[in-house]
Amino acid sequence: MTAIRINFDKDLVLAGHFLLKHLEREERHRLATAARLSHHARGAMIFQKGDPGDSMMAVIRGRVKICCHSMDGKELVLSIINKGGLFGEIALLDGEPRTADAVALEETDLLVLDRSQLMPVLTARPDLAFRIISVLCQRLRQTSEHLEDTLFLEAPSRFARALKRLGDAFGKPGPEGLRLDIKLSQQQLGCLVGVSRESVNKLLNEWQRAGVIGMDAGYIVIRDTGALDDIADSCG
Amino acid sequence: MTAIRINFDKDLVLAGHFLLKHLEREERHRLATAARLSHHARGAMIFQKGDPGDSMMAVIRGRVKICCHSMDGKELVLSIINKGGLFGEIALLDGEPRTADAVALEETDLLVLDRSQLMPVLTARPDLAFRIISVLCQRLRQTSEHLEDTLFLEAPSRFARALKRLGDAFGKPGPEGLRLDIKLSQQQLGCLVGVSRESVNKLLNEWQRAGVIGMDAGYIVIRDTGALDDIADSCG
DNA sequence: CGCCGCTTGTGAGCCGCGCCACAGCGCCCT
DNA sequence: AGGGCGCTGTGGCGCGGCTCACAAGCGGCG
Repeated sequence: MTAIRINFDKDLVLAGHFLLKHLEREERHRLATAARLSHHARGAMIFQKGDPGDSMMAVIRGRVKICCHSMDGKELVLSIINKGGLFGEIALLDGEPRTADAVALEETDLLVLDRSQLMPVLTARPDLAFRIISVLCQRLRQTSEHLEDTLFLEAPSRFARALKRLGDAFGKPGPEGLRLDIKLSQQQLGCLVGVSRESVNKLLNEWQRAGVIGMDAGYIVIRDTGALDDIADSCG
Repeated sequence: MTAIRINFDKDLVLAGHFLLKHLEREERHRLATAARLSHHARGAMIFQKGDPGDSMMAVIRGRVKICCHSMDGKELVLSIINKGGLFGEIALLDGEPRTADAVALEETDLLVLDRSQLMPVLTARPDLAFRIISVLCQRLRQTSEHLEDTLFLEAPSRFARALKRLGDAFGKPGPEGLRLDIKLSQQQLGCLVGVSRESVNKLLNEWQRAGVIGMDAGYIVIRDTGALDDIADSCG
């Protein structure tokens, strides 16, 4: 009973995913039955840098942060994966160890696809390979941009850009601006940009006083997109 | 006459390239005849960030730097491509504009493969697609690592790591250590790491006095690999 | 030959921002 | 209620490294 129910769900989930929606019903079903579900509590570690990795995950509920740590304990958040998003492809594709940690930010359900299941489909269907290639290209562009920002810009611009990115990914239009529908501590925000918690705090308050952003029940609201753009582009 | 000669060369070049050496003789020949050669003088710009890009290049002579510039004129060198190396794949694969500049560091010959030529081969040969995927994965790992280094480490460690990477890519074993067979100004070295020219100068001289590195006719020689490792890993 | 542009070498000053210290505050657990 | 813990809000100190300024070597070229 539950098995059938779960399989049904898995089919649906795969069909809704941009990577797999173009597969034949047949192939997708085979993947769906082979894929396993896994659940993770808020804060749980899904995998860790250095682990052997031969699977990738699609988020069906919750959110996952991809991060890594320096030798002296600092954290860098590389990206935050929303429901519908995909992560862990790299280790799956090249068979090397994972390059970063994955941590559930909330109560999270994942669909796990193993290398051994995916590879045959991948060779049989060149269009799927292209899709994967374009995902990788996008990641690469994203990471390069992150690197450029880090080297070229100062803290305020970097942080403003991060807010804009968060707006794109998590923004819900609200009465007073774009509301970021995700709860992140100032600490986490800092890790996303490579800036200390204290600096985040100061910038946040400064911008709030200036009316660029606002707070609504603990969520950030972007009020003045133009001003934020100005800060982001103020080459300093 | 020359046409035949050149075609012969192109066949050879493609056969020597890891990406293409596994293709059928037939297919490779088709690519070889379709590919065009292009020559660039030292310092010439091959393509520029923002250009529409529907080709990728293999270096058959010389060296190419991939770099980008900040709004206030600073430069970041993302990587240096040796003879035998490949660049420009990303724009070719996803059809988006180029994300960085490519500049010939020396007198350089390139083999240019157009999207329209490569794509049919790519769909026909899944193993080629896999090869490309693994190139992309490698680039991604490399860029992430660069980002981590930038955010987590201070100038000396970062620079030491850059020297090690240069050693891997351009090192020739010599009588007194690993000689970096490439001529880069301190300015360029700085751009490779995201550090000012002056800082590079000071570190270089300091390490030279300490016997960690040496100079030989303007080329850097790594004398004490262990010491360099220590600096690279000294978490500060 | 002399000039110019590019590179190297070095010191002084300055500034952004990380780190520390501490205070107030909500929340959960006992 | 009480106590502990994680988050926020702020001020001050210190330091790494960027900027600036300048001197000196070194081809290349008219």
